[in-house]
Amino acid sequence: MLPGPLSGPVAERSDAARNRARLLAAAQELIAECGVDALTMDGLAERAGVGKGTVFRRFGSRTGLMMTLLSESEAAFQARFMFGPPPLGPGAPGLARLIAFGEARIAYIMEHGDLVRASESTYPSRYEVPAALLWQRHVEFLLAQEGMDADPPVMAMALIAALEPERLLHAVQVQGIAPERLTGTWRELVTRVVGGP
Amino acid sequence: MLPGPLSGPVAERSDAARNRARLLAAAQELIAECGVDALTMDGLAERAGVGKGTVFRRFGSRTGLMMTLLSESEAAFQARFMFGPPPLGPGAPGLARLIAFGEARIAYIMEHGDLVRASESTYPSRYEVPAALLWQRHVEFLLAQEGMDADPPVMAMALIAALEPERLLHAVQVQGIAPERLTGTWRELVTRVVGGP
DNA sequence: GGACTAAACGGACTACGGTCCGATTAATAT
DNA sequence: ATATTAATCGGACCGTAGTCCGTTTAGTCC
Repeated sequence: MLPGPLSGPVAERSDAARNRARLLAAAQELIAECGVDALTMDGLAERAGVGKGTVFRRFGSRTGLMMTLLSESEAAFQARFMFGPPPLGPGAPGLARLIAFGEARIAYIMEHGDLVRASESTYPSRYEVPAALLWQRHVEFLLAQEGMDADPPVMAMALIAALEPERLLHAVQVQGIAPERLTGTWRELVTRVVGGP
Repeated sequence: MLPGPLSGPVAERSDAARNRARLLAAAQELIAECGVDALTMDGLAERAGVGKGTVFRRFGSRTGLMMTLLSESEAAFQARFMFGPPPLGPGAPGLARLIAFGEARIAYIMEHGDLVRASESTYPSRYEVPAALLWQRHVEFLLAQEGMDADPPVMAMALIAALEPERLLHAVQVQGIAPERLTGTWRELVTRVVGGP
């Protein structure tokens, strides 16, 4: 017994752990050198000195790799709006939390840039990843708390659409729009939606 | 002179016109038989009896092919909100036109389904295709007309995000949300945004 | 009709994400 | 130490979008 830290249903084999570490390190190096978009799965396997099959067993897909690279930041973000201090976390009014949620999300997207974009899965699973479902429920809950009368699920979907990484990054990186304008518009948007007639 | 209808800078060679017609017919057949997602460029070339290079010279990319298949419908949609009768076309108040625009767009997406999804180009050109720029300017104009005080460009972007085909089709096809709920939420959204504080 | 030219043709080729399966090896039991 | 087993490994393989370039051909001019 006790083959190591008794985490999860079964322990990870030592070679698997070694290769996972190698792959993550190689991925971060490649991204630092050439950017996220230039990272290919073949190139990663070669750089890490493992076979291509190993890369895909570990991460499932290119998207899965990117999600893994972001998983700690993503978990921290989730923790902040679920359990952290107000106004992002519980304790503040719904509107304030909605505003803070959008601001935090925009900051997160700007901070991680192309990596967030590359971590978006392709249709149709894009809207079914746990993180997306969590945001949906969170915004829906805050809308209901603010007395949103009509169709909170669909309204939450519409609001979250305004926070799509691809669109926001295009606005900032290509159109040259300052991130403050994005947060300002988000504040305006949710304020009018919850405070409207 | 007069090698045919003097349209455009230079006439199209007869074999080119013949192959384009063959390709479009074959594409529609394949889509009718197996669905949009099952259409491959190799399969299309074979079905049409032309080389693969010809397919790509004609349409540039798979996305370009899909856009071509939609071009007539798309042009009709644009004509309706730019020159057609109110409330979609000019003559109605800005808010009424905004509501009508979203309703028409949602109906268009539902009508053409997966074809719209497949006609979306990949980042970053997705937000730079002429149609997308036109919608952006249109919504921006209507917002300004309604006296939107703060940052119409970014607010227009946020509203248009709520009309993304991929998201709406997922809501309807996968989540089973009725299209009427989408149009109702759009109406609610834009009404509150332009009528807000 | 024949020569000329620019455009169109077509299929071999590349790049990349993702799959498969026989070979390998780490952990465990004896 | 050895046998056993189940997970892991690795690279050949596949499908598809997109590119390249030598060959063909439609249209034009004499």
